[in-house]
Amino acid sequence: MGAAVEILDTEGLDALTMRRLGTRLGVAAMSLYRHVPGRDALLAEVVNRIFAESVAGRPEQASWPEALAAFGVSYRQVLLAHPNAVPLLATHPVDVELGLRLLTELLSAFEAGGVAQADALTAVQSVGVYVLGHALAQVGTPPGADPAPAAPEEPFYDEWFMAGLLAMVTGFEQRLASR
Amino acid sequence: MGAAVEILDTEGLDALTMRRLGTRLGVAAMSLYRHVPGRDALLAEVVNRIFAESVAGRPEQASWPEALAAFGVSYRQVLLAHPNAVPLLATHPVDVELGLRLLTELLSAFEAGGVAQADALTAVQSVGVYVLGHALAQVGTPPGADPAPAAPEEPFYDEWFMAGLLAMVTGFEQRLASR
DNA sequence: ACCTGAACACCGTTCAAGT
DNA sequence: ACCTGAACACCGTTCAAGT
Repeated sequence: MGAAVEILDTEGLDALTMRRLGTRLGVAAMSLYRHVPGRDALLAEVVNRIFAESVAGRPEQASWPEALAAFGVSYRQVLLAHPNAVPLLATHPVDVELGLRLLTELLSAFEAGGVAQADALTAVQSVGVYVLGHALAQVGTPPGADPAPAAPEEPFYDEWFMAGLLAMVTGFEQRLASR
Repeated sequence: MGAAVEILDTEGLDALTMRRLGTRLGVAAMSLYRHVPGRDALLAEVVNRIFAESVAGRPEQASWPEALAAFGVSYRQVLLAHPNAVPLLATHPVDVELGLRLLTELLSAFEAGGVAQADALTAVQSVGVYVLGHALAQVGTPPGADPAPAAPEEPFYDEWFMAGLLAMVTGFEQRLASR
């Protein structure tokens, strides 16, 4: 399954095809159907695998607003490390069970701060969809345009990202503090 | 071009194909290439057309935080009215010129409130990507699942959406008020 | 049991040919 | 000038056949 992520990162989403993955693994394309029900299931696995990177080994000693912002930042880092995967994350939702399991630590920071679990989930999910939406805006080029990434815009996106993230975290902090 | 939106809304994104659009218009698929350079250009036009609905005829007499929240709400309404278009909006960025033109009125509300244009753009774009990300989460089902929309979850998404939106607007309000 | 070639029903797009 | 049929190079997936 790592081979799928490799093709995605190096050759793009369109190249991640059953036939191509098959030849990469030295096997006929149809043999893949023994291990996975179809292409969409394969893409779903890729999505889950990449999302899992977002929460791998983060230090978790902070107030919930700090932890929430840190989650946003590290989630974004993973997305920008796999630009070709961003449209995939947008299209194939992360498995709910897996997501909750991975975010346990983060949610416990809210609990320690006396925030109700429903409110905590709302805040975390809001940051999650903001991060994904922002990554789409940064990475997304009309499919077919030449792949010159043009890094000069990077600081613009970085500043924009932090402004929106901090606005959202500040807003939740204020609203959840008033009980 | 309205025919493309029609197919998208009623039959889904996968059905919006050159050949199918051609037969819908009573013409050979290849004749479409006289009017549009290719499929991606067609999808880009669909995206712009749908995004334009988001700002059609909104009343614009309010403080910028109110106007910003109103934009988020109406943008979301349009996305939910075209669920099959949401993945498209995520993948094909709205034309920048068009977007700025459509948002002129909203941006002027910030100007009237004494907010610098760069800060205004950041706030508007942040809300925009949040709305899109949220719509993706609500509409997105693993492609291939049965299309039973299951409306019972709707209030959950509505509440989540408003909580995140208001947090963000509140956050910007607070940060931009301190000059 | 596991793998696979050929086949089916599609795609977007090109291009030479028709009116 | 405008349209189009056939063709090219692909897809995901099925299925009967091979070992």
